[in-house]
Amino acid sequence: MSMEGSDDNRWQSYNTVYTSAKAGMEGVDKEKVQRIVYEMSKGSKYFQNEERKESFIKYKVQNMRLHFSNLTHSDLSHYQKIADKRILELEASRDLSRIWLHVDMDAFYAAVETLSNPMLKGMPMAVGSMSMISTANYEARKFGVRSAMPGFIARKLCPELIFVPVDFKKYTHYSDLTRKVFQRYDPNFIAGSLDEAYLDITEVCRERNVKSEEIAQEIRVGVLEETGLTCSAGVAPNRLLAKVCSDINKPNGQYVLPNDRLAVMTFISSLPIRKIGGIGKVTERILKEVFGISTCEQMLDKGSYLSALFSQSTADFFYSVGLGLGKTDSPQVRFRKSISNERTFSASEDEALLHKKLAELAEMLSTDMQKEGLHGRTLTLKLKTASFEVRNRAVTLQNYINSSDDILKHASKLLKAELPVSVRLIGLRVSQFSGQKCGATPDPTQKTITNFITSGEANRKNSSFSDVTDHDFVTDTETDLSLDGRHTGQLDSRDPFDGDHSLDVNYQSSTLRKTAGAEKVRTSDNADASSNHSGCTKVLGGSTSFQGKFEGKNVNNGSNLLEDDRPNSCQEMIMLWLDDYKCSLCGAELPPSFVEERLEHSDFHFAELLQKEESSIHQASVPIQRVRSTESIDKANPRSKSCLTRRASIRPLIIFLLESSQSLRCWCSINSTYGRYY
DNA sequence: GCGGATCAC
DNA sequence: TATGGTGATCCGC
Repeated sequence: MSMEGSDDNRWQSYNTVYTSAKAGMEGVDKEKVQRIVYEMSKGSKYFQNEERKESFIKYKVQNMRLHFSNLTHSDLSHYQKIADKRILELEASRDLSRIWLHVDMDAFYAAVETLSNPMLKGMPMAVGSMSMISTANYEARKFGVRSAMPGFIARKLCPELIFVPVDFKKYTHYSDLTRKVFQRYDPNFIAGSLDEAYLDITEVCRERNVKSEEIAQEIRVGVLEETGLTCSAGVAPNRLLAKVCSDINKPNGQYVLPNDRLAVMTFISSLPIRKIGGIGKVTERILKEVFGISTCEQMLDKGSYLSALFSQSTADFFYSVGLGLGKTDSPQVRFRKSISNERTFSASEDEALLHKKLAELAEMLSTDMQKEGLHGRTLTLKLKTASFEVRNRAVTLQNYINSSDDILKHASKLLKAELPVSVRLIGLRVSQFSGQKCGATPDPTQKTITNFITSGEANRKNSSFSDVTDHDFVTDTETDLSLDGRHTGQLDSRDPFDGDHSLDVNYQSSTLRKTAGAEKVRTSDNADASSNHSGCTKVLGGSTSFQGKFEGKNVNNGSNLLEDDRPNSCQEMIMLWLDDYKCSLCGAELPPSFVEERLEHSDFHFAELLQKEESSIHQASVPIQRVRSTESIDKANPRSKSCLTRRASIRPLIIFLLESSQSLRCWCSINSTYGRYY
């Protein structure tokens, strides 16, 4: 398995989102698209950042694989029981009493533009700019052009491509027209973005005694008559499935999934997980590469592994996907939780210029807030550096603010602390609004059976309400407050099928930390690497010897490890980064710049070794035990001044591993804790 | 409360 | 030449 391809096939590993399946792109030569995207991108700052992110995802996958393969039979039977129980409970919550319809306009922006300029009909066209495309029509999609793709690449794919600038006023107008139609069928319909909506058509079907299929047809005809635009519809027992269904016969088509359990299970069984809202590029990769999961059905097959490696809420989400469950309630109220604006410009480190940009943003934000009468007390500054790294810096104030002066005053402080820095984007966000009491009691009538059944500890959250109705949130931006999935606010977050279930693995500590401190660490690491011409970089000096494991003998006597201050065991660990890139022990790939991640990786092997030693010494099984906190363990073992000077908190981990079980989950939770301590 | 990451459109 | 903007959520600090 070669780690790096030659220049000829490097493009294969440049994973962009542009090649994932989308309606109208079935006949596209994906390979050609990917090659061109790679050629146009390679060497750029953006590309380098993508590579950095890619390496990190690779690392995460490798790390999870390690955890995966370390699960013992006893672990697995334990987690299998948990999984079985949860799946049964979720199955019991299945609600087949509602009929949901999801409407999705076909290539909305592009269709509207064609409506106002019929000359465009039949020609490949994209709405957007050379920097970014919002929507492409179906003629353009044949060339591989699609939304979120920069225009200059799209033009390479399709030299004839016509560009039309975005015009949100126009789209909002047409969106309003469609919503008048939706209103007739469900006055409480849920408006997603400008071009999407969910309708509960249960009552209409019942009152008029017609099939959902006919209602869907009627709505689509109504939209066409009202706007001249086509749309697609999906009908299913819940919103999650309805959304999937609206994509099936796109464009200008519809698909009905009956309210029947067997039909749902059959439908879901072969469905690729990427079709599910909330499972994006990264989650798809992890599930595929770590667990071999690519269809929804496999979520249930691998239940024990999912329980072992993910948080309960995330595992629940995965199970619900496997069961074809989704939300069926109609939330009546929503409220905004934050308001923001951000602008991209040519990268600069000119302090005066940056301050000017900041002042403009503060002015705009203040205007927006005053329009809605909002006052907030948390201000977040967002920076994207010239190398595309994103930083957020926040401050929470005593008072609620919304004047541009107040915003600018505090934003300036946040910015000053980051200087000097070359940035290409500045953003400002205000949250924690006044008049929105956190912890308000939710409306009990909103509590669905699912909520009731699953409102266990892990799902309990504060809910807050405002008296803003759905439609008050329609703005003239591209994305309204979406009600789809994660965007439903806290009301829905009590539902386990909701929320952002992306990658909240238990050891999420392995995150990129690009703080000033980390930069310094990296600098010194680079210095080390440059002084080492062998092509290998040794890591984790100042840790316990790791050599024994690979020579088939124990390094330490596990039983006296606790008592031993081990002043002499601080030998350099024999772990190499082959070609300064690949772990010599497990093959995990991690570039030199990932200083902290490398250290953490080394620690993992270290702990793994201890674990193995321990299990060979103490064969007896020990009950699984949760660690309360590193602090409590520290207190329990005040004397252990180990030589692990790099981070003091690895000690509790070792103690824990020696004292208790080989429970992977416990190890994960500690790993995520100590990983942050430096 | 803060910061990073992920996701959707 | 050149890779967006807005909003939300989760998790572990």
